[in-house]
Amino acid sequence: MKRSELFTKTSKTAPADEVAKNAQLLIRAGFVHKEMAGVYTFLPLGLRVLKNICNVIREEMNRIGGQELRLSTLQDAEIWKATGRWDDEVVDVWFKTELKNGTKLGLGPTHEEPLVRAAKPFINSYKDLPFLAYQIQTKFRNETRAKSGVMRGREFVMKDMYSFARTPEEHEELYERIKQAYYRVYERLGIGEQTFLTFASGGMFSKYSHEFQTVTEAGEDTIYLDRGKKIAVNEEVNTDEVMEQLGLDRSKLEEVKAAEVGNIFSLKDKYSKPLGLTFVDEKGEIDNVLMGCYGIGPSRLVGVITELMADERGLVWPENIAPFRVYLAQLGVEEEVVKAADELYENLQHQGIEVMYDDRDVRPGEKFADADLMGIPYRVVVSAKTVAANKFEVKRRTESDSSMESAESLNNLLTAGL
RNA sequence: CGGGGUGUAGCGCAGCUUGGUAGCGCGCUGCGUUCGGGACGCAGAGGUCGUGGGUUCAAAUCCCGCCACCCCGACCA
Repeated sequence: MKRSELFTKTSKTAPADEVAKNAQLLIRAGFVHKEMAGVYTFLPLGLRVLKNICNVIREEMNRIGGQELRLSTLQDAEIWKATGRWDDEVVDVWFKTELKNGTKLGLGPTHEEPLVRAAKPFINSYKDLPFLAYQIQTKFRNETRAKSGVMRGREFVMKDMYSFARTPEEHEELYERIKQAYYRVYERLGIGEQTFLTFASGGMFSKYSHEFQTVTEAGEDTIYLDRGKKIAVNEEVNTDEVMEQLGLDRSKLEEVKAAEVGNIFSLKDKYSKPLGLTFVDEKGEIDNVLMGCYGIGPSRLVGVITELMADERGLVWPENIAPFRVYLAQLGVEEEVVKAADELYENLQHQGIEVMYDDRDVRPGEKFADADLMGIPYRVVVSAKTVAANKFEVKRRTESDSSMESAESLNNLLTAGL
């Protein structure tokens, strides 16, 4: 895309009411716009990142057999009453509304109930199980206090997967398969090194759960980490019982701040039973389906990755999720420079490399500053100097030195890993 | 939800104490000079001073209510 056609702009200053680094940088770079507290609009650049994150997650969920669907946002109170979760005393984050005729509705904060009801007509026999279903959808939670920029909103994007199994053993197998897929997701998103499986409270779902926690000062949770074993314990379940169960030595644990980037739960028959999701087994007997639920917040990940990677010059995106792979800066408006830059832009695009082509007639410093602020992995400069040398100047976002590359070496560099 | 703070141009801020009809920087428009790390000059455009009420000859400024936003805490299925 040509920079001159992008409708958003960058800014040297961040809004005074944003304290969180992720929101400040994402707003300055034109990736998001704050609509109200805890509610952010994803602008073109931010949406590209969000979509890239979603696609990584989608690929990993599909790889393990997940079937993508889309449940409704508007929720019927009746099925939630059946599980006891319509009551504001039980689930206090509901946004509730109603139809013109007075029928009560809610905006989905999670989706166990509707999925169970939607699956019920199709699940009769043990032959219909197991299966995994997931969606990537906007969730609504009426948090009493939104904070930390896009990391804790009232409206956010969530990937929620649900597993349906016949036996505890089968459930465990699915649970483990999904856990491994989660590891691959974080690895591909570039935060694998800092992300740890964490033993945590099960909240309203179960006694315990597993979280995936990314170590960052911007995180809202405190976890106790055993780096050697690569596991951690959330402070909310930092008990002797848990220590023993996990074989951890409290004196060897490191206390760190972390952001929850995933949470997986074993639900057993907690929702299948009240909603009547049963199947007939091989012996002809009726059993409850055993469920699990598995969440990842893509919009929160945008914030977490920002917090983790950004430096003093701005955003830094891992190559897998950057809005563009290359920031092409054309320096000067001489005919041969424009021609060389236009040609490179066309060539890169033909190879499927996404390019932000800064074709504006502005000073070099502004282009460099924008390339850095936006966090694009590679900056390629075309100027009178590079044209004269018949080369291109390349610099990685994370490095300070640039190099002169021939058309061929540039091509090899940029297509590596694609 | 408890405590604290802040609302003035798209963004960052000053003005408020001591009432007299709004200003600076960035950004934006035009012209010119510049051109490898957010240039400079000249000329411009842009504001219901969050909102409603009150006091006053006169309110951005003083008083009261409300709303929004931020921070700390509680909460976080």
